[in-house]
Amino acid sequence: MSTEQVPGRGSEDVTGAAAEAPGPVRAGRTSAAGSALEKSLRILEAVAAPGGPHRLTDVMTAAAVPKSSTFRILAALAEQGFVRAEGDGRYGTGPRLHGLSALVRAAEPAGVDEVLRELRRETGQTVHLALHTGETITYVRKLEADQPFRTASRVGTRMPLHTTAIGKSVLALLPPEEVRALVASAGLPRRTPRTLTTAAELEAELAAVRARGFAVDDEENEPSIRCAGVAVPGPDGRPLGGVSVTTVTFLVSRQEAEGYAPALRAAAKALAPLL
Amino acid sequence: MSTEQVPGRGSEDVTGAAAEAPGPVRAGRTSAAGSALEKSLRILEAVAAPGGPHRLTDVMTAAAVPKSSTFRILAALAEQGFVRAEGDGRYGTGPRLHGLSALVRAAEPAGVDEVLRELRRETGQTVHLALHTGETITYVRKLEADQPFRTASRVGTRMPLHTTAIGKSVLALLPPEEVRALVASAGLPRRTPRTLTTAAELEAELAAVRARGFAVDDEENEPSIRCAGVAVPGPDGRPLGGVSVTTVTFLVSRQEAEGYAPALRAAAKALAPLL
DNA sequence: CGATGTGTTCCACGTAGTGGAACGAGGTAT
DNA sequence: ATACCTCGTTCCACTACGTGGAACACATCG
Repeated sequence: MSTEQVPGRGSEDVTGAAAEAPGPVRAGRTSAAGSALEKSLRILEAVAAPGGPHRLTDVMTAAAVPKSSTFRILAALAEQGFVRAEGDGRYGTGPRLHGLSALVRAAEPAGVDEVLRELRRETGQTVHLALHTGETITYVRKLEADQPFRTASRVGTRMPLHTTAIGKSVLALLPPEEVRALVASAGLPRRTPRTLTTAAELEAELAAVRARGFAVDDEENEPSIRCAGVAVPGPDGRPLGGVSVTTVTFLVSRQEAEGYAPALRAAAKALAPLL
Repeated sequence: MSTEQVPGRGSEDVTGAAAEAPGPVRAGRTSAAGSALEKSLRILEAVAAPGGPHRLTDVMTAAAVPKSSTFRILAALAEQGFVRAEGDGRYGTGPRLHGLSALVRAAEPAGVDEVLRELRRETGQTVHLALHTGETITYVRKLEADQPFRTASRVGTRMPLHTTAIGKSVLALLPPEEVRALVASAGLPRRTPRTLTTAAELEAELAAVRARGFAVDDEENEPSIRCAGVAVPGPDGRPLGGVSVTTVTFLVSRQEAEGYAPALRAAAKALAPLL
């Protein structure tokens, strides 16, 4: 292993697109994970990832793209103005990406923050809105609780589906075969001692979620953090994402957290037509 | 010409990437305008453009990409979750794009709004921040004046370089050869009776801009709208974008508008290390 | 009911992207 | 100083991938 190439699986990176098959591409992939576009987009996301300008190697591991390809694509993206090549070998977000971001922001449905503010008012807790993005959810909005308790989450970061309240509420609305496919490709990596790591546990949990109409993450994603979440369905019934209330275990009991369910359901219902 | 293909030049679309040569690609292009990535990115921008979900044809014209290619790329982007294919043939921004946008937003330097707010406080007028994005500038931030006078501009929209105060202040900092190249490829389309439409006029104007250190758009972009703008240079001296103060002609004289120059220069100077 | 528009599918062609390997610079431990 | 990393960058032969013109199906309109 002289010249390092793309690593099999990147340590404990949340982003990890974890290729399941080690060898060359299996024949009939559901959606071959290797077109130029897909690589470029993953790289774009990796560049925009939290934590300042990133080095080539980091981008390459995060995006799971071979080094030379990463380099070439980064150069192309830089030429297009979507990433900025700093003097040293680091890359940051480019002006055209900021422009696109502004564009997207402007296109975002109004009234969303309204609903989230109301939810925070009712609960007094930190409130999250996340979207379902493939094998992960992506936090797109966060309203901090009045209490100065830091919650580590940041807007823009991605989290697994099976460890978060929003993720589980999303999974609960997905057809079982799709859940199985997701589990097969992303696995059920452990994040805390309480993370559900077997398909059986997860299935039982999802049934429970469906039964009571909301999901609870009881220190399954982050120690000392307990969340309650409800999915937001799109017009076709498929879950687009979800809202959640985040609490610290030593301040809010599980019962109290579950008490937020009505407010969460109301928020999700209000958000459905907006998303 | 039965089945319509990509149009030579798209009416009066601001986006227009206007291919100069009508025939097949000229041999030695400075930076060939046709890689898969570039097309995809243009399409992505077109989809995110203001005005709800767009139809395939609109996207294809805005991005200047052949119809079948547009369709294929849109399908790919949709599969990746970057665009959402509505039931009918329309396409909107997808969840993963919103996630990316949130990511970019989070990565955006803090303190920018601070500076812009101060500029608005000093001038009492609508304030814009735009980034230089190729043949256009893209508004990324806008602070409305206290006065309830609607200015049509929207965050995310693009404007020509030669008709706007920010655009001209950017051009003034660009090497002359680059200005000539931009003029050659984008032209100098007229937007109002006062728009500068000849290379000679523009060059003289840019010299004046350089002399006095700020640019003025005197109803050259929009009737009844007068702006003053200053470029924000990057670490290498190249202009990244600019700030401007927007006024209505019947309330603010040209002299008054020019009086905002010191505040604008201060804002630009403060923004330079942040962008 | 033809005419014009749309979104979608097909396919032969060749360009444009691919990724393994080698290179050289900078850094850090030996 | 020397050996050994790891990083960013360049090169190149192979072929997969994207290409865009044309044909198709379905609307809407006059």
